[in-house]
Amino acid sequence: MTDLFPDKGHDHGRCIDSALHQAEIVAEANNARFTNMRRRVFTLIWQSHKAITAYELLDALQAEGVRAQPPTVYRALEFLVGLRLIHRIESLNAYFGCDMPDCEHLGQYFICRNCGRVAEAVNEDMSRAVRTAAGIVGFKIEATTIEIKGLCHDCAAH
Amino acid sequence: MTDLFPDKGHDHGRCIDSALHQAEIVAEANNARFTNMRRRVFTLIWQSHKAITAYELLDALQAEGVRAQPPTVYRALEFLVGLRLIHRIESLNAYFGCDMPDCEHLGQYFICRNCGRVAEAVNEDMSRAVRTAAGIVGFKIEATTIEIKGLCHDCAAH
DNA sequence: GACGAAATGATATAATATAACACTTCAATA
DNA sequence: TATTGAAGTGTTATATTATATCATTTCGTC
Ligand SMILES: [Zn+2]
Ligand SMILES: [Zn+2]
Ligand SMILES: [Zn+2]
Ligand SMILES: [Zn+2]
Repeated sequence: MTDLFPDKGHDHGRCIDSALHQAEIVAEANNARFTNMRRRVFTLIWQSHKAITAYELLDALQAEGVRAQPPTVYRALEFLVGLRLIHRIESLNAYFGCDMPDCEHLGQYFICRNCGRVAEAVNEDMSRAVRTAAGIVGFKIEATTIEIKGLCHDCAAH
Repeated sequence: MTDLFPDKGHDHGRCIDSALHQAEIVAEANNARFTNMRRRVFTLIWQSHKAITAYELLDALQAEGVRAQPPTVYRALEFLVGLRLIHRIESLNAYFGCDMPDCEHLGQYFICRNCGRVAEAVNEDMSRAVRTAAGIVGFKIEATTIEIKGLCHDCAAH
């Protein structure tokens, strides 16, 4: 069993640093401006491995003393989702940081209802099954949402 | 190629009748009351194979002369979702009628962005891939959302 | 430094969803 | 059949999520 979710005692500072570093690269590659506001929102999202809502981000910004309004947050989110630096969990109306923004991947998200963490899987069997099922019924796929809710290994153990 | 989506010229009255009939049976089996309001909402949802939002339902009810408020609609929706007579599309905040409420199935929805129709697939490969992926990472699944957006066969042809 | 495009600020409002309490309906049963 | 208690619905208010619009600022290019 390999746990998708990061170890309890892991050095999360490294997660954040790495995510910021990768984000810079992706933005650069896309000729997109990784502005201050966008970086702030991105960093807030990466404060944990949980999904966070737009208004939680707004509160966090305001707590930092930034005078932000909803559109500011939603714009940053739109930008970050566009570059696939973050993903949106439709069933939670919330966002979390992608830890492999460079690799093209079909999003498959495991969401723990207990600890709130979200982990992303890249599973070729699942991707293939979706493509095959679509092929059989002549459906032209444009986007796929796969959200799996339950208990992560840690939380299931307790 | 077998099209998941109903034929353009199909007799939709039969879809509605059949859905109502099955709903009666499911409600009965669950000792649940398929009240007038619930039947009305259910019937409205089944007016088409598209997904419909809570407020569209509310408007439709009001157009029928029913003095309904949001809670009324949301309660009916909660009831119907609970019995799996309808499903919610998270990425659309909308609902559509299940055409096999009797069989236990993992929801896998194909959503056409052009015609708006939703069709449900029951694909064992997909289900198995999800279960396997979860098993590998020690995740205990409680609910799964699979929403595939794109163009249905008919719409892709034009 | 002037210019135009992109980003952000600011205000208002739309769209989606639920809380709380009053009233009604309905089936069980005393 | 009258009582009663749970389930369902009505009603009002409000919470949560998201976007439209226009003004202002920032920033790279010329
Ligand atoms: Zn971490
Ligand atoms: Zn957990
Ligand atoms: Zn039909
Ligand atoms: Zn279509």
